[in-house]
Amino acid sequence: MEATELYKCLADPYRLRILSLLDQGPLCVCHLQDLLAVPQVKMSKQLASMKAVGLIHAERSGTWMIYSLKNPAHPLLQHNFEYLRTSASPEAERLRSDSQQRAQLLTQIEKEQNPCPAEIYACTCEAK
Amino acid sequence: MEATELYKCLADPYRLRILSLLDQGPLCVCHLQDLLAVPQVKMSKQLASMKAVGLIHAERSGTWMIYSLKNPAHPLLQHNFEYLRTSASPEAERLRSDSQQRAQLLTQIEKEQNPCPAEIYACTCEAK
DNA sequence: CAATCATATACCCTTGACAGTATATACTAA
DNA sequence: TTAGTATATACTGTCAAGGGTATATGATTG
Repeated sequence: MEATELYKCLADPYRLRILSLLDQGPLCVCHLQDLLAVPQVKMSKQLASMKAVGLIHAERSGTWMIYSLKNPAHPLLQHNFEYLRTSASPEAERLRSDSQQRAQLLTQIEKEQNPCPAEIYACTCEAK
Repeated sequence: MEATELYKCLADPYRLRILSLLDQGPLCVCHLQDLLAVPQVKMSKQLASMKAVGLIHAERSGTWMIYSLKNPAHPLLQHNFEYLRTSASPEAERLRSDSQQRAQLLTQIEKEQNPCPAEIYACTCEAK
């Protein structure tokens, strides 16, 4: 993929946050929805657009879709996250805060043996 | 400036090329026009948009406007150029080719003591 | 002053990105 | 099969980005 396409993805705050989250590990759509607090249709479309340019990858698991960065991740993307993680900008702060929320989510999921914890997030998922 | 704004600038091939050229030194509008082969109005508008977000800086010199990267350059921008300079992508190739053309232009200017060499480029500039 | 040059801006138009609503699809469970 | 759940897509409307043409501005020269 071309650098220009990658920059277009990074140029939207939501896509930047999504990519940053996926850079730390796969997530299903409903978790991304909750972490970023966006409606389902918006999340689905953002993900579709990034999948279309080959930046991310989707895998079905039952009724859930698990999204992850395409492997290997684009080096230019890695380069940018390396910088953003150490940056003091408000945007970088938010990426770090997203990252913390993601960690909390993962421990909750593990604790509850529940792939989609309705109790913690507003999402209406139910245990499989 | 926010990272998002920077990425928006990078997300257009022409702006990317402009920034890459300016990263190597200041240039006047007519030289940029010729190096990228774009009409004057387009170049002027692209430059205005990047000036509006504080990425670049303009300085008048007679009838010419000399554009340069704002000093100090945004570290995120530097990071990206560092990567792009070593990348093998078609876009990176073009940045390198732009860079060579710029070098040729500069030696010509020096040789001819002419700040805007009409002979080499299609531009209608005249010697001051 | 008038003429010319380099550059910027105003205006109009087209295109594409994005949001929201509704509906479709793919899967699971009863 | 029917119902329900997670996700995707179709459709529509709005808005901003970008291109082109014409014109304005600011500086220089004669």
